[in-house]
Amino acid sequence: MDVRTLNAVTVEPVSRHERKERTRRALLDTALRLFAERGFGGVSLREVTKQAGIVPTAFYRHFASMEALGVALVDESMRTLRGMIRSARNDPRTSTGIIRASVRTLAEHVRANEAHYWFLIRERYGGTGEVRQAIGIELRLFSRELAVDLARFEYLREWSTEDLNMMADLIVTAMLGTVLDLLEARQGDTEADERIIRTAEKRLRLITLGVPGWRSAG
Amino acid sequence: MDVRTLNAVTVEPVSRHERKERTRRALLDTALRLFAERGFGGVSLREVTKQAGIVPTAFYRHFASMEALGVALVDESMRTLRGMIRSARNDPRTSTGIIRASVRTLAEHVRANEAHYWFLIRERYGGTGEVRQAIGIELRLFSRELAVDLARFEYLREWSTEDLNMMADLIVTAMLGTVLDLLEARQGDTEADERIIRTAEKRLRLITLGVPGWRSAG
DNA sequence: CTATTGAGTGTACGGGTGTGCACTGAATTG
DNA sequence: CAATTCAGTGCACACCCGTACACTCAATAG
Repeated sequence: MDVRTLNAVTVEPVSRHERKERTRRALLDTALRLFAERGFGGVSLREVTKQAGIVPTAFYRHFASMEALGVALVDESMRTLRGMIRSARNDPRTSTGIIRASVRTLAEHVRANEAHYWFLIRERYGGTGEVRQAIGIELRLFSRELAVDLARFEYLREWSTEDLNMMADLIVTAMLGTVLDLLEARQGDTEADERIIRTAEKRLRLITLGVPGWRSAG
Repeated sequence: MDVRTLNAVTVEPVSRHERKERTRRALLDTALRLFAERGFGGVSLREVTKQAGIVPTAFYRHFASMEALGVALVDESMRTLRGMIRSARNDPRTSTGIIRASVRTLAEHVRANEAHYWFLIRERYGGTGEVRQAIGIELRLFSRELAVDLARFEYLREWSTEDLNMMADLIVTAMLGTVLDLLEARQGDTEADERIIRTAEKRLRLITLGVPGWRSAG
């Protein structure tokens, strides 16, 4: 296939740089879609390149290996996740209850970025190499950020860092469980979504209810 | 390799049945070990049979497919998990605090059955086919059993089934998180183990602290 | 205008994959 | 005893895998 065919949609000529970037994106998008379906380990370099519209050996013009592509997707997916938290913080619905608004925001973000979340969850637990490790590190970082957010709440003012981290980890773990529930539910089944959201809210409520009675006593 | 060589350890002759059972076990054990290392999707039928000491095509005398073998391992691993709960229930240390004793029991079981737990966690999230589905179903069942256990506690007497299930799910999710932490920590690093156990205890304490203040209000 | 660069091509290779098929030979059956 | 069963063998097949290598030819640089 020749380059003009590949980018046939484009009318005007584009720079070499731009064209390369486009192919790179095609590789990332294709790979993410396939990873979400079959997992990182179940997708071959050949298939990614085929569906992206290039020849296998051209893959190496963009990534040193599939692992490298995977790590790039981890970064991208984590950006999505952080975007979710940012949305949750700025949600005007916050007044109707932080928990309710946060869970709602999470659910919407998951539905809007299913592939990213599938990828993160799949490889966090099921992965093997650098990809899994990268997700582990990023997720720990993410949890630490959440701990900082938590520290601004009334009841949590004087909690130790260790305890805040513990609570943040618990929340992240619970939230990831909710994400998995959402992903496994048939998309468009709003009834199932509502049930999952309600359960997620309850989980968080139960956790936060314990806060006033907490005393560290490690 | 000939049968006498394969079972060279045995002195007396064994029945055909017994020999078949032995090979089946060899397949299961080999596969479990490999799955724990590289995940279900990363292990070929050929490699399992090779390491189990039989020829690839003989595999089909025991399982219809790798999927079928995987499902058999799910059953086996779930039996291990249930054994853990049974141990926790009967733990004489219970007097020193249910949480402390349960987490301790869990940690010991994980260390004694690393491969089973790796397999369950890996495939629960990372898997693709029947295996993943089987684990999902079994884990939900397991969570429901835990809910029944919970119902016997003072404060939880009059909780609705739905709320009990929610709490059980949360506990199972938190516990699976702890299992992953333990598996990822270098085996034999008792200091890391202690830290993980302490955090796990805190998580459970935080959850249970919320119980007295709970009112459903779905 | 000419020379260089580099994204994408096409072929080829050695190696691993699942499984179909005809087989062997010891344990079991009758 | 002879006949049957069946776990395990060995070969063959068609297929997919990653990647080495020499290439083309348009965009860019000088």
